[in-house]
Amino acid sequence: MKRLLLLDGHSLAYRAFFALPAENFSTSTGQHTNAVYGFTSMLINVLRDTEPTHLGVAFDVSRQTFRTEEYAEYKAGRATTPNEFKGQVSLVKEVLDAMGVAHIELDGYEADDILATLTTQAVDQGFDEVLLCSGDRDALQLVGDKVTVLYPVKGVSELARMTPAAVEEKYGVPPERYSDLAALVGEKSDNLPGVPGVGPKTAAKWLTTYGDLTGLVASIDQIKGKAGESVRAHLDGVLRNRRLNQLLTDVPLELGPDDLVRADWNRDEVHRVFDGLEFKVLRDRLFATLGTSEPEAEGNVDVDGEVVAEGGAEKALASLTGRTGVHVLGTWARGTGDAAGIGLAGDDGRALYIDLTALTPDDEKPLAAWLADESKPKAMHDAKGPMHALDARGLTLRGLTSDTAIAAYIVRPDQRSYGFDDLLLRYCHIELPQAGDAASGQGMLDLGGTATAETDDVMARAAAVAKLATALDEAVAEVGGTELMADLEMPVVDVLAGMEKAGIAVDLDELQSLESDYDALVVQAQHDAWDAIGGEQVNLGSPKQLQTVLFETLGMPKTKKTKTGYTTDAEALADLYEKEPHPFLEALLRHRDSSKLRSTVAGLIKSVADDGRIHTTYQQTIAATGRLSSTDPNLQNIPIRTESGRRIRRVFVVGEGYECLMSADYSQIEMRVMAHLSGDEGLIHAFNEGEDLHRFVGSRVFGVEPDGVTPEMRAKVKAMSYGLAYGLSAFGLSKQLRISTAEAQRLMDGYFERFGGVRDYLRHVVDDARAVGYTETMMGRRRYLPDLASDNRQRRDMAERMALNAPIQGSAADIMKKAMLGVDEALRDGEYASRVLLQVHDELILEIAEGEREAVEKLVREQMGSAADLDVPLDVNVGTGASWQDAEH
DNA sequence: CCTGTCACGTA
DNA sequence: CGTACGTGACAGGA
Repeated sequence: MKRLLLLDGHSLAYRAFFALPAENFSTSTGQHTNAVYGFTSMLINVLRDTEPTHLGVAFDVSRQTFRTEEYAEYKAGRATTPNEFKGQVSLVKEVLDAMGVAHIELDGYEADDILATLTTQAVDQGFDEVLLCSGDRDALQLVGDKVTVLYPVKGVSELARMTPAAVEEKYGVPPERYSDLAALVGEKSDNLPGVPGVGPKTAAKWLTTYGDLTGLVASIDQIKGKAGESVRAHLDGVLRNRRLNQLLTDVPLELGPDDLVRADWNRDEVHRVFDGLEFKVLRDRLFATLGTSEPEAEGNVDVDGEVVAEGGAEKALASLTGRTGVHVLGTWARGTGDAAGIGLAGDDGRALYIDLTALTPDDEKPLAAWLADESKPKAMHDAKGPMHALDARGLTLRGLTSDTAIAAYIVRPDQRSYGFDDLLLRYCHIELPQAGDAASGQGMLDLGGTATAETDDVMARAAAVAKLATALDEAVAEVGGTELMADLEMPVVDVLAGMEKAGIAVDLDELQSLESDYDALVVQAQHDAWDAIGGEQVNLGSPKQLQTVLFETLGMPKTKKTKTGYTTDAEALADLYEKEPHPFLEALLRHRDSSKLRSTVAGLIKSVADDGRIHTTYQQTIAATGRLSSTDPNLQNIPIRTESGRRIRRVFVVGEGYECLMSADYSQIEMRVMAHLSGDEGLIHAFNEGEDLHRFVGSRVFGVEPDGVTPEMRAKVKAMSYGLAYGLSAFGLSKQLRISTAEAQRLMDGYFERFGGVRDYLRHVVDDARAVGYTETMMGRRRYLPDLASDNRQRRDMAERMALNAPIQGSAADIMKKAMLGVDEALRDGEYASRVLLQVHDELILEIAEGEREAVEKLVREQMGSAADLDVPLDVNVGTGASWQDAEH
């Protein structure tokens, strides 16, 4: 039995480089190893799964090949190889040398040509099987009875087995026609454009009809329709693509397939190389795969699982040691859920599974007590949802010292997604056993056999979350986030869970009547718009159709360009209306307004729960600055600016059994943060005197008495003050205020002259961020901004604006979170029935119980006002009323 | 059905 | 050529 495994080293390492974040894979000396790690991990897996007798890895040498000679644009436009990747290829080769794996490269040829040549030779020489592992789809043309391509589908852990049947199923053509298909469709990454308007489906249909590309060319005049015209116009390109995507099978190699027989590997060399790369777990996995009799002690991830029998909970819980990893089996959404089981794992690898659907009182009592015991430290991943599920079973969870999603967010707040399996691989270099396969090998969590069962999976996850939490504790400490985590983010989880569970009451009848009101306005506006253009029934919601009407039918002047044409946004339409007050524009703007409000209302109606309340979900790990976000529905963007929009706020009402809603919002919190951080004496003075900020700033900038500041002056200054916190330029200010750039520049100069502290602060904050690589909020929340060093000006400018804004927006977010904790705690301490329902960045909405209004107002003012110690006061406005709208005054 | 784009609501 | 979000509609590819 001869089985040859061939890998495209460059493409696989490159994939690994992007699949694994560089910052989590580097040695103590700073050498990045993510590409080496990912490639080696992939190699070990594929060796384990395929057990080849012969093995080789091909590399590209340079970009100069016969393909670039024929077509200079071949692979042009590719981003330059990142510096962090360069150098890792030679490390990959060191790994291969240590493992005794041959690697092959030849100037002027791509790795895939080498693979193609070896594959052809191996088949000719009677090999039983050839396996090609490549991230380049061109390799699919080689697939045959004895040749299978292993194509990485996502990340570094999953390979698709592309047999002839699989190729045909995916692309609709057999492997020998794949290159014809690719020539028609094009290959973006190689800069080979295909036929416009022709996708894989059309191409496959043609190739089936005409046999192959040659047949297609012979009958090319018979192809009907637009696609036919298109392919005739682009035939030269197609034929060129076909010449270029043909892999060479006659590369003059020094080694043949038989020379690739697996050689002995050098244990000492593996130790030396892997030591240098600081690969511990991977080394264990390698030794396990290569069949060593020497399993190394480190990286032991055995889990000893036990499904707790009836009546055994108390004793089992008592046996848990250290911080317990918790994983809940169940479902959750919109402030509620359902939990079926719970996995608990101590730090000694002992894990328990407790079925929650059939708990006897004898088990439930100790479990509930243990879960609620603050002194039993616990770790979970994304705990808020599971907490709802437990809550639905009457179980309260306390003592959470780590939520691994939040920990990862503190370490890198820009990621937006913190999947458990990814974090586990990144921070612990551990993989969970997948359903269906028993765990095996080092670096895999191993429950000793029945890894397919759901209970085992839950226990494995509980054990994994405990390990992950420990690894992340360290990572959090490295970014100085330990306190932020313990004192702010973790306690906030509880508060948010409470808010989500409570929800906010709405007047459903009123919502429905609003919907029909807005619907009538939409219909009327649509009618007026259609009338205004002679009855043509254009879809007013389609930017594309609007462009036709505005710029062709009506011949209006072109607006600002977008990627796909010209903008039809409200600002541009208003501009057009000034130049040309066409009734269509007026009706269109009305239609926009009304349909937006209608869909907002429709969304709210859909999300009213059975209890007559809307339960939003707060996301704590999304906004890179530290803010919360709200989804399903988003209650942080309910209209307020227009009267018709404010009607929507009237449907958010006080619930039964409560007296009123209370709104408490910070006044100008970001400006106050800026005053504090900059230490600017003028701004600090203004806030301390309790003056109208914009009037005060206006009087200084324009050199008049505060009473002499006109509304126009005040509006300009207000726009500028807020703009500064976002990195506004004179150009941007001029556009917003509809003044000349020169006048905008004079305004800004005047501002900075009077408020030099602000200017100095804004300058320093960017410089400092560039020097250390991150910005920091008042409570130590970091945001890393590598693009500050980018040589791309657009990216660098963007990063600079983020650096300007992140400490201001982020500090305000910190303060609000602190205030929420204070308010929540004070409400509990005072045993009030009133509760916090919503947070809208600088505003809290509370539901006030009968007779508690005055006391709660006092407590809210105290807690919000003292959430941070600034050089300026934190002013809080409080209002109450029967609806959100009424409370805001 | 999924994905990208546009548009627009909030702080 | 002003930050941070989420949602809905359309359009184009399947």
